[in-house]
Amino acid sequence: MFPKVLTTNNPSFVPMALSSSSSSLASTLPHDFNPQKLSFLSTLQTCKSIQGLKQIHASSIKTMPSPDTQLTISTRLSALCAQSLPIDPRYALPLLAQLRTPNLPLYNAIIRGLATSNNDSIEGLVVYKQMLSKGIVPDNYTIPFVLKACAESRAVREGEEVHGQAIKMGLASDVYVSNTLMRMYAVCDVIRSARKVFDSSPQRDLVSWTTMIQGYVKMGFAREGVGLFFEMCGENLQADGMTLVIVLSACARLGDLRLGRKLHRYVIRNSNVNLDVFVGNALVDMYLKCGDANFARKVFQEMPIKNVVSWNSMISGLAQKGEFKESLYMFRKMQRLGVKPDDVTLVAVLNSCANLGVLELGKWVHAYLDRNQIRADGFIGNALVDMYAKCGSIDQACWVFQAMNRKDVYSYTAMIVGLAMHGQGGKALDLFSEMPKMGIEPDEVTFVGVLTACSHVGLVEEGRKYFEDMSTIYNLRPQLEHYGCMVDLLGRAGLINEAEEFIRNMPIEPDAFVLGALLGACKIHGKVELGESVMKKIEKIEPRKDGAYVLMSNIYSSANRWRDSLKLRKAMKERNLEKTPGCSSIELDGVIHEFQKGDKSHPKTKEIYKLLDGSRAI
DNA sequence: TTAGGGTTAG
Repeated sequence: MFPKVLTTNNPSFVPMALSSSSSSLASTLPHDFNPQKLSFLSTLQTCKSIQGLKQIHASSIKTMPSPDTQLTISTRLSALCAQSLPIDPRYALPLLAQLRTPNLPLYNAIIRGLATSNNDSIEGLVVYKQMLSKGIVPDNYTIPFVLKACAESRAVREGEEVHGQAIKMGLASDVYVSNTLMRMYAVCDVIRSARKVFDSSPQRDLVSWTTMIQGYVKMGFAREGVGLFFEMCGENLQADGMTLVIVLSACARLGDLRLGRKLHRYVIRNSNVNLDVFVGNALVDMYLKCGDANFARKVFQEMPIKNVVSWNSMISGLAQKGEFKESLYMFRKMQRLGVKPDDVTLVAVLNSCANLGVLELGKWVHAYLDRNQIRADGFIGNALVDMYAKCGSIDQACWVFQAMNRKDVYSYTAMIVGLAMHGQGGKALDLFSEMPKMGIEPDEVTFVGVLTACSHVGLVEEGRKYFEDMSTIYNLRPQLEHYGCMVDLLGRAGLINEAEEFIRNMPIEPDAFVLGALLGACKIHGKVELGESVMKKIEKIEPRKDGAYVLMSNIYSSANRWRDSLKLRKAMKERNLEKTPGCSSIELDGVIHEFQKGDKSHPKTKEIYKLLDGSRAI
């Protein structure tokens, strides 16, 4: 049942001190230390540091090899180890092998040390198993440590076994045990079991409620988490900052501003909640996700202490709201104040750069990564690929993508969509065919890229097949975007009737984008009457869709129906439907300047022209 | 010697 990763006689666990020469350690021994004297044991008793004891231990192995003396030393050492938590299991484990009598505190200390280590948590279970095999009975300290090890290593089956043992030993009613049980189940995504433990706990404290609430929120049941919070309030239990951070994050997920304001009032009124940097960050994040960027700014400005997460919440929150310029402005401010950005900051900044087309700042982030020896991998690598692709540097995007060690579905998708947008459909499809070999499953967005690639290259049959494969092979339900891509694919290829038929057979109502794709096909192939009927449908669904009016007016003018074209433009004006102007932005001296098509009003226009060498129109 | 916290891409 328990994985055999570690054994106490594993040579890798021989303590450093034991393999070192005793002469090099002699200088740090107590000055009156003489292992040959009878006072040796009393020296040992008065030695308070593990380091000193380790040295005595190492020295005594050579000078006093008597088993009894060794045992005395080991016992004393183990007691000290158990007192200084967490301990290095690599040193403490061999001691266990030397002890004649079982030592529960030392086992507890070792299991805790392993459970809290990043890579060795599963070994905590192995040591626990060894402990049981030696007939040592765990106590109310052991079980939480073992359960923590289970949670960290996602070992739910082992956790269930420990649960059973805790019940048998009468430890399951201990509030620490039940709380760690809940956490173990919640971390392992077994929310029902967590709830069962919660419901059956004879004693529930704030940690019990908070753990259960967090379990719900992490599993995506934010509403249930919030519900439990109010249930807790109903039992007259006062929440603290930790609880509020979790409930605020649930509220952010729900995007419920009313609830968010209610929670903010709770924070202000409740003396139990300390408005520290954690609660402040959670409030900023909540306000942004609930759509009140101004209040988020206010909370942010009033925070007496901010950390990098506070800045990240603002920068990424604004970017998620589509306020990319504001997001970059925040980043500039953060830099001016000398706050060091982290991965999260840079991902958000790259995202804003990608959406604004600000290549220069994007390049700066890339150079920053190089300067700080941060590998462009994972989240950062994906954001960099996306930024380069969206800013028109598809070759740079490919270069970053190729250099990445850890590629996932997001990396492939960013690259496929980028290539498709740049008219390199063939390369995009080649990359898609590479995904199964790399063991990476495509998702819905990958297929948007794949279908766009087919559409741009005119691969009708391939496009049809990929569309079919979505549901038959990959178990993905096509969304409106995919239907839009298919209509575009068929329409561009001149298969207008089939495109119409395709729309008629859609299992979901077509939106303005799907119909817009058909309208685009009418423009390419000069289908005026069909265009008119499609336009009528679009007007019904989205009466203010300016792009469709412009397209229809162009269909008229292409067919030399100038009067109709002008009539439509006039109707647009009457309805106050101005065509959304083309827009570009440029960074100059660290400031993002946005220009609309034909706009020469910006005071920096002349400078920009000079910068662009007059070769590109703004 | 024991349990619960925020920000991350198409």
